[in-house]
Amino acid sequence: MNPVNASHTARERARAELTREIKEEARRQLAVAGADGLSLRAVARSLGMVSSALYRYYPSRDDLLTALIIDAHNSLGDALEAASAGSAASVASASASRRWAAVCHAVRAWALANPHEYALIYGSPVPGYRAPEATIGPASRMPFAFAGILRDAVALGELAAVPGDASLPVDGPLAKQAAALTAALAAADAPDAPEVPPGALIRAVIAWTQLFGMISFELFGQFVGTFDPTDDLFANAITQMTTFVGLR
Amino acid sequence: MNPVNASHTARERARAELTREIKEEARRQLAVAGADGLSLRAVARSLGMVSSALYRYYPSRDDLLTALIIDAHNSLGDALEAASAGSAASVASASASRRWAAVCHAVRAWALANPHEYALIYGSPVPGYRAPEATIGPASRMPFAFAGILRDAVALGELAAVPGDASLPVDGPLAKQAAALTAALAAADAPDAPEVPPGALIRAVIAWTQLFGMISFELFGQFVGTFDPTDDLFANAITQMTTFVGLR
DNA sequence: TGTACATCAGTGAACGCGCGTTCACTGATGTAC
DNA sequence: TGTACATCAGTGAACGCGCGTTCACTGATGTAC
Repeated sequence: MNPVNASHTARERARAELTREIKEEARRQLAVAGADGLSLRAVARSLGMVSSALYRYYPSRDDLLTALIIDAHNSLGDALEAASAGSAASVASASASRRWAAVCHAVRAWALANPHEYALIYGSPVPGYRAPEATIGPASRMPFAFAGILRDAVALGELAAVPGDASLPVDGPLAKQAAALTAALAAADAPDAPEVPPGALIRAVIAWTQLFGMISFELFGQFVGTFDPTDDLFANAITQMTTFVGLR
Repeated sequence: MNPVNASHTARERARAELTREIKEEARRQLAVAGADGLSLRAVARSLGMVSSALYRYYPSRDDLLTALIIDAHNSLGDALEAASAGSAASVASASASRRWAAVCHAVRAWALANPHEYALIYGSPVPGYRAPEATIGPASRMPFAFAGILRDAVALGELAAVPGDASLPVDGPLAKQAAALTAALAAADAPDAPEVPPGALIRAVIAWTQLFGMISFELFGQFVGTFDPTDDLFANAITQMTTFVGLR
């Protein structure tokens, strides 16, 4: 009834829809040409528009790319948060190790389902493109998904003290970096959460980079002809690395 | 004195030199524009030539790219073989763990010194470019450098039996893949070498993907603002993963 | 409810640019007698 | 050693293509009275 809402329903609704369609078409083109082959003209062509019309929706090619990057981070973030919460809910009070493994599998599943978006955010940087500030928040959702599990594990006593911790000099620069990072995490997220021991945090980073290294090798073709299919290798690696982190 | 040699000294020498200079200039341009921004015209311009002249040296843009890829693989291969042999020579009969760690550090050092070549061979694939057969040999030098250390470790009894091995079903598909891979390695390289146990091979693959995941995160900017500088993190991760593999 | 005006989406032409590749050519270098 | 011929490197113009972005415009949708 409100005329402002009516406007929202007609013109603004069409605008929202086209904005979405442009992104969708752009996403499709990522698959063909890669991130820096993304072309406004090609997107417009596929949509039956003239290229200059896109400037009503995105002020430049790079802004469209930024929108795709933010969407990709959020899509991954959604998937991981669902996996983390889902595994906690389905099994009554799931162990931290179960949640960690579930999130690892969710990263891989998302990457296999969205390989070009994965390459967009975790592949080699697009030359000449500088990610704006607005991507930082969405990009941090992935590491936070892992950090949250780690934090909960500490709170619930599900993080084993691992002998390797002794090998980390308490006052060494690495332990200080790790301590600063846990402090920053706590400040951003849960001020009264228990601190994750530096050694455990570092092992988590190792496990985390292992996961992404393995996914990149799979997607970018380094495993061709060896571990193909790669499902069993992933399952085994995720299990071993979860143990490595010290989760139980 | 031989006129054929004279020809080799004059025209063919100039040709060899220009072939090299073209590659060098192309490598420089990788840094600016990335792999699929590599432009024959830009290379020619920098060399003070006309673009069509490059066709005397490379039949197409993709052939130039292939040459760069092969060079990158060989450059890395050289560095790793030197690290593997060098660490064995410098310390009298260096342990397998020392050699493994040395090669890991060499991969990172090479990647930091040659970030664009690293991105070329381990970053997201160039859309529309299909690597020809000729790259397979040079590309396999890196995995072979790791595999050789593993093989030697088995021969010298420097590979610990790790409890994790028990978690690998002997007749499961993963163990079979691993067995096929060790057999292939042996066939290609050293027919009478002892077989690497499947469990150890898989742990090695995990450590190996961890290393590359970490390097990619460092080069592609995922660590910015956290573990910066990254030297200590690397040293710690390499030590822990060498232990993880079971080398001593 | 009806009309005058403002807003906005989309058009089409144009600017200026860069690209890979082909082709007929000139002139220098090398070869054979 | 000298000359006639063959080989090859590099030139410059051209073909046909695609790109991002700007700009004056038309016509439809929304707003205010």
